Amino acid sequence: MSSLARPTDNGGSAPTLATVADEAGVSRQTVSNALNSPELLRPDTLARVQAAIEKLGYSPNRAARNLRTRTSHLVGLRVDRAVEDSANALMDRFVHSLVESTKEAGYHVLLFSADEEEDATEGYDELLRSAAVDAFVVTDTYRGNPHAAWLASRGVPFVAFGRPWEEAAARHPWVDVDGRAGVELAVDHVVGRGHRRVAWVGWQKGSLIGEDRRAGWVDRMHDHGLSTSRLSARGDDTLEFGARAAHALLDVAEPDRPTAFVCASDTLAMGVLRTLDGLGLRAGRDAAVVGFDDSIAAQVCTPALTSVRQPLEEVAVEVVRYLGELLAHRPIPELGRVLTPTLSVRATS
Amino acid sequence: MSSLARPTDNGGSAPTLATVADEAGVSRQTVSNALNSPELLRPDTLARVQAAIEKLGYSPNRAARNLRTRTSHLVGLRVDRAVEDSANALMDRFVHSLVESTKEAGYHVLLFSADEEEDATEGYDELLRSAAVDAFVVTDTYRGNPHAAWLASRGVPFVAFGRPWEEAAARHPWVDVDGRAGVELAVDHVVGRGHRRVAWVGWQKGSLIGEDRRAGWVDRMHDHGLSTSRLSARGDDTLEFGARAAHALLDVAEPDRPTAFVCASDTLAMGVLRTLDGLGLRAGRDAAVVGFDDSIAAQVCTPALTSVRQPLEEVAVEVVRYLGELLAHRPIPELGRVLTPTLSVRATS
DNA sequence: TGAGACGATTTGATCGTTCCATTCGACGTG
DNA sequence: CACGTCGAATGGAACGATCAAATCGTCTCA
Repeated sequence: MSSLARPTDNGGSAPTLATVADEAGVSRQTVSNALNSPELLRPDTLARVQAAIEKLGYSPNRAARNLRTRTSHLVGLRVDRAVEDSANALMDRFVHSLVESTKEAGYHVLLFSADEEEDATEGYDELLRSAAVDAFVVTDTYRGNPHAAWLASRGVPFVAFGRPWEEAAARHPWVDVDGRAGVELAVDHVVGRGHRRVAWVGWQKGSLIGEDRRAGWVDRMHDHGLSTSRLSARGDDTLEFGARAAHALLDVAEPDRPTAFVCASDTLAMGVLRTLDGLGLRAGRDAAVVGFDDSIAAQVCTPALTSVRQPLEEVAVEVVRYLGELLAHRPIPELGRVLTPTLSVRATS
Repeated sequence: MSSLARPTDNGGSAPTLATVADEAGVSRQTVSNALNSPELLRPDTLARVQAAIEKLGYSPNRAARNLRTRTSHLVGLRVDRAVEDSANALMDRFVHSLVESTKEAGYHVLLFSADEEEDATEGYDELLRSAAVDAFVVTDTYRGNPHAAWLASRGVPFVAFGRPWEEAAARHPWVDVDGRAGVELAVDHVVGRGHRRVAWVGWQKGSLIGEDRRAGWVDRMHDHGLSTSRLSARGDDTLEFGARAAHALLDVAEPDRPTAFVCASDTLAMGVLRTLDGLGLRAGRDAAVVGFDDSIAAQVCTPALTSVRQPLEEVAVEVVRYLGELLAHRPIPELGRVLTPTLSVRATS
């Protein structure tokens, strides 16, 4: 008996294919097949190999597998500088769902960040060239999405949360929520409660997503035969602007003064609530307010804010579904999918 | 001239060490050294290699490097089932900071999740055995942290956000925020504003972190020569309990009725605010309220909530610092680090 | 009975990098 | 001039998995 260690005996460190093969009395490849193509093995062999795997607590080494198969089973997600606003909290819900969904598909989520807001390709390029991730999920499509174009031009697999507003002919898959329909829900809701003067508090014209949401307000108001004149305010997505806008909107004579506010975001709605409070008005009684995002703040503030809720869990599922198609090089019939939001009715309306 | 492709010519796919070596007229190993130990090269050679790297847009293949060096440069972070409360929003801020900090250290964050809340080792085991991550960051040390013990027993490198309350003799590094000091800040603040009857709204006795925070209230009240009798309420970390607790606390005769509420979380504070509102009382004028976490909701609600703010950015930095020491197998002098929170004073106090 | 087909398993090569040992050339020294 | 030293660069092997092709035994059928 030789006292020399056999090549499959690696003394204490993690078991490898060879270790398992030795234990089960088969070759490396057979163990590999047991994991990746079990239908190729004879039932009894398969059972023996699985027993050995179980016994040794074996898991295939990711690095080795990645190297050989040229995949990492990782999906990159860029999280930008933390701005403490409701949009961020929204991302949190989405990230959770994304992690769950990718898990089902056998993937993991890799987070990365960018120093400079300037360079759109920051981070993406490096991860891509080093083959650290198989694909990306792009979320910040709010500001015209410069990443999408760049990624697309390089043939990088990615799925966007958000429509390619800029270019209609984009060839990448995307998932989005119908913001317009959400606002329509909100308008219908407050009109249903008897409001005739329904104001809009939204973002500047530059934002296409903001224009989309606003269009829901305009259209629905007209559908109901209501005027939108002197009822629209646009500005930054801040609490301060929301407050200022409400002030300005309320500063008109009685018959034309708005009695309801539909907002492009919860942040803006919170600003409206603050102004109402300052004027001694009670949201939900003296005026209706509806936000957008259904953030935690909307749920816990007093009075609780009615808000449009995006189906982020569904969005994540759809995103991962697209990723699966993309990475399996399957043809994708429809490049985009629009999901419908719901309305969480609370005390402010 | 042979028309056969040279082994370093891989026709269109990503450049490798060999490609770069060919371009620069040196060997593979020299290119590798140019990246990992540039001081070994002669300046002119180094420059030539770097030029070739730049020209070809080369980045070392992660999988190959990971395989050879037995590291992944990934840090695992488990995100549990998304519960929509303030604690989650807190995590969001932390995750952002963590991503930034790990980036500086040359690492990335890998997110994973667990199906079952039951099995503490869910997910950790698999990632560990497959060598997918080098270390973990454990955050949910609120509920007695079962992961820490398991990870420690297996010799897995990890850093905890949260003290090892259960076992004082834990041998893993951790970073925590001094909740007790935070509550003391809050008590000092409201007492400084003239409040004598300061109530505590916190969690059940089971929570050690809750007891710690409560101790800050008890001690400080006594330091100020104030009584704590009939001023304490304990229950779940929900808005509903906060509201019920406030009701009960306010339901006593005038001289003993509390005029200020210090809470173990923003969620509870939001409950208190709701009750005050329901009773026609104005937070900040008729009663002071202080929360804990400085969540987004605290900042945007009306009236805005005074809250204890955890220095999560610093926590992340410290966590990563510990990770660095751990992964470099350097001895760690002090196993734990406690950071001091600050108080964000707003309208409710 | 021998050729061919087929199922099950094995063997050798490979992915791209880093570790290890060696080689090469230049230089100072006895 | 031979020798050892030292800095700089090179070539072979290895990490642990999968791919591709070869092998072995069994079965079918002319």
